Amino acid sequence: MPWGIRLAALDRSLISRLPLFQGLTPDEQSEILRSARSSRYPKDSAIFEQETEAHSFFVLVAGHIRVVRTTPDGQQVIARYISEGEIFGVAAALGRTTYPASAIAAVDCVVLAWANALWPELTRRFPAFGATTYKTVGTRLQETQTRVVEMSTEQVEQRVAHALLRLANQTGRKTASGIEIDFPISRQDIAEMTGTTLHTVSRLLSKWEDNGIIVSGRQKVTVKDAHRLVVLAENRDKG
Amino acid sequence: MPWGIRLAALDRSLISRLPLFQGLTPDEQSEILRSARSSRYPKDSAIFEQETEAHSFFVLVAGHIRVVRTTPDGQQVIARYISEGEIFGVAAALGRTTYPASAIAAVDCVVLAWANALWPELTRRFPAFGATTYKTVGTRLQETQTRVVEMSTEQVEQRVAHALLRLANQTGRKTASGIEIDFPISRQDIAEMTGTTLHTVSRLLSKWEDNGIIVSGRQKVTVKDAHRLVVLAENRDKG
DNA sequence: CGGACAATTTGCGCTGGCGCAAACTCGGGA
DNA sequence: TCCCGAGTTTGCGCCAGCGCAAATTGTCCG
Repeated sequence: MPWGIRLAALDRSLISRLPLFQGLTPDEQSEILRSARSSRYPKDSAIFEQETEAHSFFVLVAGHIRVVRTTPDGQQVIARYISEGEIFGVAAALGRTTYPASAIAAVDCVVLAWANALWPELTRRFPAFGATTYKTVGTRLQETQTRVVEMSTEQVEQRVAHALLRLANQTGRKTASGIEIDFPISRQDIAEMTGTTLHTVSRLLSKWEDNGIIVSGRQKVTVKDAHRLVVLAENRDKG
Repeated sequence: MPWGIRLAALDRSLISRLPLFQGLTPDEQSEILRSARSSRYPKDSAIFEQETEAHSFFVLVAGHIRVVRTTPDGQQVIARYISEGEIFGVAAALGRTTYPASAIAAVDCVVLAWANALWPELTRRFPAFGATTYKTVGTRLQETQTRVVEMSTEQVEQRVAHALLRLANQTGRKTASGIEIDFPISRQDIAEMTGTTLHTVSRLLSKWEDNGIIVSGRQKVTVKDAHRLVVLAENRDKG
């Protein structure tokens, strides 16, 4: 449950730097913001749940969100992570009435939400807003297809290496010892991103740590030698 | 290569029955059609190729199209099949400048094409056209994610069963002996849809044929007992 | 500061499905 | 009609990665 609060005065600076709102004038940004509702979600709470009626779409202002699909028999697959500034839960824009997955706060999050009913008007009045959203959707479709290709053609080791590299690129934070993934991520999470088991992920990370490619701890991974990880990821065993 | 022909008079009846053009008046349909170019593509020819500049988007008027992604080392994965009436190659609508996959005619095809430059105007003047397209995109994103989930959680046998059921539902033709997939599809094709090898697919189909669940021939599969195939597809081994 | 739980590591045995190879068969073109 | 090549079938051996189980290590909370 969010400890939902309608912030007294949403600051335009919250969103003005986001790609989604580029190409809009300050006045337009303020206006869009006025129709938004802001909420905080504590770590591990759900912003929305799979199969439930889609009432809103969202922008992540701060934090990290895990998008999870659960199978009828309870197995979970992580569809993607949402980073700061991204739009998500855009079921409305794609003509769906329910959310196809759940969105879970990986850390405490701040989120803006708009009622789906506002979507048509927003896109009509601010075409750039719709175009950017659809561009994001296009990117996600392509990324998802890339994942299908990886799962079809790569070994587990390559898939896990690819996943780590992607996380490091998208959400990595430079530290003294390397690029650290800046939200808590477990072996189980990585397994659910790559279609393997936490045991296999653990074995791989242990090996890589021995080789000095990464350092890792409890729910934490730091990539020390991205280059060697790339080599592993692209290893052409099965040509 | 298409033996491209600009048909003298495109008949509105070509498209009036398609969901994509529902909600448009006959006049509007005719007008949209006027800005289209029609081409025929013989079996196995490419409508467009992966990574090439996206110049147009398309509607399949007749035939079946295979959408294929090829990896740097030459392995192929079938992203989906396009059936009559579907829109495809909508890179423009999603802000991409190149096609993320190749589209290959699985049989002789008839295709309508519009220059990407027309997209903004078409969606502006015919909002229902854009909405339907984005709904299709949403469906495909969800289907692709479902495929990721299947590849993460199911055994090969279940995945192949699911793939056959999907093909039977989407493009099946009722015959005396069952539901026949009405375009040529090889064991290799099925393998590329499910992330396995043609050998494994062949073994599974042989077994199913022995069990009377399907009958199959060269580039041909007919589902005789869909119900038992569903049981195989949903088999909860790993619960 | 101590307990309890969650996350991680690691060993061991097994097997689903792949790689390789060879035989076979259908269908279409000369 | 015959031949050729693409598509298919099937046997065999192997191994990547899983399932199971148990030990170990952090971390948070009282």
